Amino acid sequence: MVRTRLTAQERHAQLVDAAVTAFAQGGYAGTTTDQVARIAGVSQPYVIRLFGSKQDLFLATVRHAGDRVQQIWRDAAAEDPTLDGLGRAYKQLLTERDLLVVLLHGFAAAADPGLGDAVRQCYGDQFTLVRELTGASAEEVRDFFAHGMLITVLGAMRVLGPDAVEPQPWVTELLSTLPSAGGE
Amino acid sequence: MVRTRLTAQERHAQLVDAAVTAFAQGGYAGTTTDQVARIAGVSQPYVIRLFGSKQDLFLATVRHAGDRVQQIWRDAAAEDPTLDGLGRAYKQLLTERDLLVVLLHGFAAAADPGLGDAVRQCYGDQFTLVRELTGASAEEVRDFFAHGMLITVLGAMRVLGPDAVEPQPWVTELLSTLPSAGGE
DNA sequence: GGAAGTTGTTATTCACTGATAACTAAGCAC
DNA sequence: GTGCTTAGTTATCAGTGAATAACAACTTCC
Repeated sequence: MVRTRLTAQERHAQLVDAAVTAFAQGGYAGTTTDQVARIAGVSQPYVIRLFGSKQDLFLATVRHAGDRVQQIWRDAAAEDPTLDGLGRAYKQLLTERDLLVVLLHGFAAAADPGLGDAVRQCYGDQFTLVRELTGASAEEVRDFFAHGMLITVLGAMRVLGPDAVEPQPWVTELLSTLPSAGGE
Repeated sequence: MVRTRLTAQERHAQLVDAAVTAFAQGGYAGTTTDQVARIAGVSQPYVIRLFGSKQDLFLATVRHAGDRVQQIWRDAAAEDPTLDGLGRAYKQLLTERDLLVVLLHGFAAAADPGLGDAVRQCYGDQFTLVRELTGASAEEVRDFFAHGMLITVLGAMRVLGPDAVEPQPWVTELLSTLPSAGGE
């Protein structure tokens, strides 16, 4: 018979994945720990036991998403350490749109005292990493992050990425300027 | 004696202002109708009676913020109908940071079926208006909105605008490339 | 000055949600 | 196989929050 139990570590990782999906949809306050538990096929109290609190679960989720983006950039930089190279890698991340959107929800929730510091540090780490990897100027990196934020928000609005809604005229016009941004 | 009651219209407007403040802090799901009511000095059930539901209140709030941004741009375009002109006006909007942040919370909440369409239309209207006012190319307008989104998110993260937190090194470096973005 | 419409309130409900406690069962050591 | 540790459950609670209902008080109009 197949193993029915996971180690706490495996379950931890699985729950963070489930949390990415859930929080990307509803944001921090708009998502229940029970929704996360159901996705992972586990009871709600167990989620709390493993992470301590909903806030800790969310923080772990945001950190996971941030780490993953950094990893993507490091990999991309190994082949092409330019902003263009990292930018292409970032756009491909739209296929895992939830990862980006969960970060956005973290930024949006930064007014919460318990989340703000962690979220700001996450973004700061990204900024610093991109500067290190590419050696680009502050202006160039600013433009890079500005476009990244636009892509992320468009993803959150269901205008880009998987399960995007029927595009309005302004969307097609805007997307025509974003080569390779199409999700499908 | 001073007038103690307001007309429904006046109260409506006052509540939308209160809702901008409240929703900018906690987002859609993270803000209670009671918080909005308290800011306006009114009872919670009355808020529901005037707006029908929390969702309708939020939609009215997002629309108000969107209208105000459009108005700012129209005014700016009357003097300088270029992207630079509108951009300066937008950055000055950081003094009313809540207005921008509430829009961001709307975008982030677009996955909610009851909010998505309205929110996407709000952003589409902004896009269309800027194209009309400036006659700029799609690429230029894309860059304009990308930077606007970065400013907005930095405001939401309490890195820009009023009551910004003590800046980290990466923040000062990033802000040095955003002239006149300082809130004070 | 009283009837009518409008602006508001208090009381209450009902569903939901994060968290705790107490218990159960699987796996592993020996 | 027995006992300990670890992975998980069900039951439950206390607080919250949107929404409804019923009522109160100000304004206005004649």
